[in-house]
Amino acid sequence: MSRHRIVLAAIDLIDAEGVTAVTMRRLGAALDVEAMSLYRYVNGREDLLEAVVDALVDTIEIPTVGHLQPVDGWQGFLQVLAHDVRRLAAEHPAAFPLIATRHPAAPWLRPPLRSLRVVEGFLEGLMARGFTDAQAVEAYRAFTSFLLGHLLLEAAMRGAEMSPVEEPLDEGDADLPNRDEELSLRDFPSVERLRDALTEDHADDEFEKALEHLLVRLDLEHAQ
Amino acid sequence: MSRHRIVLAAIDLIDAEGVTAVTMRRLGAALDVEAMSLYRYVNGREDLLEAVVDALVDTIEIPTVGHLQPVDGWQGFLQVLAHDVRRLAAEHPAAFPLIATRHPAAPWLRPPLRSLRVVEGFLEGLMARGFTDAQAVEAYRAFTSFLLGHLLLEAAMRGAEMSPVEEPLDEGDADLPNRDEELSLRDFPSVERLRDALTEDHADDEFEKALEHLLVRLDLEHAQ
DNA sequence: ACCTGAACACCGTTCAAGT
DNA sequence: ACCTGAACACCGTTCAAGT
Repeated sequence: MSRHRIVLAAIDLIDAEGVTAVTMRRLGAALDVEAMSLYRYVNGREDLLEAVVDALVDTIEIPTVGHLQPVDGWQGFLQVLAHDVRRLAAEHPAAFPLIATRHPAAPWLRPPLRSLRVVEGFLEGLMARGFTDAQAVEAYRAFTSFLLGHLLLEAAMRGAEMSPVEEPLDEGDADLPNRDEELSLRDFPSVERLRDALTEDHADDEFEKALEHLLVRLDLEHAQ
Repeated sequence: MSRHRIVLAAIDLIDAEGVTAVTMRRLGAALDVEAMSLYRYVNGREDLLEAVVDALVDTIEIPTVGHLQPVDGWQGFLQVLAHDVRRLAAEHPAAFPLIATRHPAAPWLRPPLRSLRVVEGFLEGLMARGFTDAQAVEAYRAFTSFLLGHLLLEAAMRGAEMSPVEEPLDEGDADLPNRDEELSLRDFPSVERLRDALTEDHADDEFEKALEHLLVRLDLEHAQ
């Protein structure tokens, strides 16, 4: 038994059944131990969830010269990093709200880049590629907001909550409106007319396009 | 007693002590009633939280000609709407994570604009100001991602969780690093050097700048 | 050193019973 | 029609006791 094993089991439980399934008792059972044993390694449930967030954020890799062409510059650096954070969100959609909403340990850590290692790598990566201090800090702010908005929305749409795993699936496809929803839709003609367009999943395009645009925006401030 | 009264009391409780303080028993006590009485008006705790989210989103006002100069156009429409959603986040920082992370009832509702009324108003507002169907839908996607990223980050930084209201405030200012944090900061020289810049609160500027830039981006797609 | 049984306070929820 | 007492299953957490 170890703190690390407990955290890994908690992540598995979150991935499989959502955050609400992580109780000390169920987690103990998953590790073939009583709930009280966990308190040797973890300062209660809140501390455990904090450790889960830290472990997940620790899987973010800061792009190195190995991942990049020299010609890519800071744009390539941010592109690769953005996609790695998106990978994290895609691998753990049910855990991402935790990463997004637990309030950071220090005011200079902004979700989802909420570890000193990652922030340090971010700032150094940009400054090594020509950013001033102020530009790097501004880029950090803009980059975290961008990631949070897009990735949390993707996770939420994916039904990340997953709390009611045992939702009593009534007849019919859940994405098809039942009679009640159809009735209310009728009062909102634009939504009704654009329903299909609104329902289409453009997560990939959206992410790429918004990232592209963020880079343009940062370039304007970088050049001046 | 009424469903509405219960929802209002729940919002007060969230604002004062965070979402975790909203238990059926405590909410009942706040209304001078036993917890079981609430089940007459609410289908359990999850349904209650859903109603809280709906009530808060319902306070979003779709800008009308009364709020706007005719010269403002769609940019003014989105500016006013963005600030009204930001007002909501500022008034209920502890509730905003709920708005942000609870998964929407329909796939065409994206947080934080997660009501048919608001989406209808959004789409009609843009189309009345010259957007095509496709442009309005794309704007909806980009606008919601923008709002979510910026407002959730603001709420999180404000210590929105607030779960441990009874945190055992040890000596010293919580924003000043204690000895442990100082020690670990030493291993991250760029963060240490830029600590003050990273800690500064630029939420207003950030929001305005990112909004401005979003409008520029939408203008490019609108014009073409 | 590590795990557990028993206990406590609190929780969501149901339902028969009160008024 | 509306509220409640009692009950059940489950929860986080503590601590003395086991091995």
